[in-house]
Amino acid sequence: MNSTTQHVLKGSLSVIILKLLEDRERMYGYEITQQVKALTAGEMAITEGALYPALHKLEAEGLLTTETEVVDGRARKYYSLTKDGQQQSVSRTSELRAFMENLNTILNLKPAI
Amino acid sequence: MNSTTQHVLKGSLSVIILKLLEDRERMYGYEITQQVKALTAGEMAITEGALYPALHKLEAEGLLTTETEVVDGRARKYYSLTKDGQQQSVSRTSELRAFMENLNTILNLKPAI
DNA sequence: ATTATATACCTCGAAATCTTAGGTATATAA
DNA sequence: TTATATACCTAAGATTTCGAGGTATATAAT
Repeated sequence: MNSTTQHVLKGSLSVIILKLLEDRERMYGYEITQQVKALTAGEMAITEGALYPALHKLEAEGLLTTETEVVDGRARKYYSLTKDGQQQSVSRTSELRAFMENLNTILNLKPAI
Repeated sequence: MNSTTQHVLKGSLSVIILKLLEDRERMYGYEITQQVKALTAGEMAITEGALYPALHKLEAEGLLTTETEVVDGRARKYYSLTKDGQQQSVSRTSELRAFMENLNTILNLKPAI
């Protein structure tokens, strides 16, 4: 275990997935883990034990669809947003943003001393 | 259930508590719930079912100490930071800030279309 | 040849956290 | 006398995440 932020805050993982797919349109699981690492300079890591169940849940909720392809002899399962998924990506992102603003209000408190 | 952000992201509740106590020095549980509502214009609500176990855990970890007083005929349990609690407040706050910056990087992605 | 690393998927048990729903009790306003 | 506000608490259940494991192929290193 290194000093990086190894955990993902509850509720934010699904938003991260939805948002990445809004940006990229089509990604597979392993790619998502690498992309998050790349975007955060290695500071954030999504574990596969969290990612795959989350992907399956989003698919079961009808927010994602999948297409499986074989590339270089290995199977890849590509995920993309459904119509519902696109809407949810927008609304959940703005909810998370609102939450973070409120959290920031608290984190920016200065002791009155 | 209204439209407010009713949930608190995992891992952030303890930081919120520590940070509030850094600001206020001495608070009791009920006061914390009211203060969070006030600071976030009612958008964030900490449920007592989450708060009290979190307070007890922080106390067990040695980050908080308590003093019980009776005010207006009702018992109040005041919490304040220990030395360890002050250090943890600083380090956990900066960790959470770093996490939020990384999260923002992802949320601010613009589709390349 | 073989071992390690990177790629790519997955599941499952344990740990942690939060929600929902209760419980107890006092003071005050309707 | 009933409701609301204050003030503490627990416990069951759901959800989420972590950690550890499993399978398999391609490639680079030894």
